[in-house]
Amino acid sequence: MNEYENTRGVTAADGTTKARIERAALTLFAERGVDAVTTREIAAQSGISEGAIYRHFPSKEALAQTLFETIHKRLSTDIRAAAAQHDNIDHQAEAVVNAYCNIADDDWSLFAYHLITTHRYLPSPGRPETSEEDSPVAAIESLIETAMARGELPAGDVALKAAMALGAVLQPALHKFYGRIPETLSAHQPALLRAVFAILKS
Amino acid sequence: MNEYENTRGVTAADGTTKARIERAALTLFAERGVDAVTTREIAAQSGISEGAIYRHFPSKEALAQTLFETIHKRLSTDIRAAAAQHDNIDHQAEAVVNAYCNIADDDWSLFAYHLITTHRYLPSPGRPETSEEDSPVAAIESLIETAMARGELPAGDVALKAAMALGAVLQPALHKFYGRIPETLSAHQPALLRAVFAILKS
DNA sequence: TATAGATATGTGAGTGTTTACTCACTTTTA
DNA sequence: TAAAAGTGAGTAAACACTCACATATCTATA
Repeated sequence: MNEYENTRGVTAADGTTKARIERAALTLFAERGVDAVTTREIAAQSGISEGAIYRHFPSKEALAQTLFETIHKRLSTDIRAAAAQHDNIDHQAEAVVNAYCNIADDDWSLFAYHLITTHRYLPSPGRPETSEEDSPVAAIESLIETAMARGELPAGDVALKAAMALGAVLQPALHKFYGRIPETLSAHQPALLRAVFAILKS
Repeated sequence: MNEYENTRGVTAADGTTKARIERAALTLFAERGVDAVTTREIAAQSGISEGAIYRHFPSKEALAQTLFETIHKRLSTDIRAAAAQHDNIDHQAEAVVNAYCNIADDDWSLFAYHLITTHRYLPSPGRPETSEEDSPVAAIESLIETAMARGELPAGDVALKAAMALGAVLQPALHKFYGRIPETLSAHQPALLRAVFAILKS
């Protein structure tokens, strides 16, 4: 569809029918939202029949949920991995911002889907799949908290500071989705990083 | 539903059937999303019959769209009005952050609905209703642009800076929606304002 | 290695349910 | 007394999901 699309699978390996279903669903969901996309369209886009979807997923909703959990966990994992390579908040913040930019650039559909559907799948208490520990926000909060403990950041409301810093990155991404910002996210990495630093230290 | 709810109408005046339909729809849409809410539920919640909805709105979709345009314009108007009372970016930023906090606290459903449905109704090219001029983002961008021209802010990408500043406010609001932040938005006004200043000057 | 069954995967017309919207009728307001 | 507002059972269309059948891919045994 656009220059950011790649052909990799999402939960499954490359080339398999399951992977093609996931990729087709992801692309369509990211463009138009889960509810506006029919199972027929997903089948058509992935070049398989409608029934085949149900050999791999119990329902359209389960497919949408699986996709969300995949990107949610990937973001969380990438953030933790990026941060783990450094021991001070400045380098950690840089690594995390880079991780977000990289995922967004590498697979825009995946990232856009996360951006657009978080409010649908995140506030679901009692579902163990998407646990607090796997959440990108929890990862960021934990970085900020320990940085405060080390005295690298002024004391303050950790949850709020995490939200503000995250917003400074995700809102530009959303504006890219709306067509207000044309370039890749990475193109703005320096400005994003400056903003995140400024928030953390404010 | 919660302590932030008020009983005012949205586009119509208080008490009328139209206003009650709008308020019921808004509350339900904000909680569960437009697609998950049925016209039967809207009717039940507003205490009128299903058919009555169609005396006031041509379709459920038009109702949802009207609600979006209402809050979108209200935000835009409030922002412009707040900023117009000041002539430097510091006071303007403070007034705008206050405007956001006030709307969120005064009518959380309205604000949450905007937060949750922007990606559905904003990227619709060719619809004259929601013009660029009525957009909150355009208002903020114009403030930043003139502040840069006055030399109050360092030169930079206006659209990006607007997005980052907006994100520092809206992401905390989203996290409030997710239940991660319990207090009102206003309770965090000082921290939000500090973050916005820091971003603008970064 | 060839053959036979077994299992997994794919097909697409068909089905049942959900739900936005209509309409003939009643009640209220101007 | 005409128009506007309200009612709720009924309708038609959309769509997620099923199922009987087809085909491809394993697994085992002689």
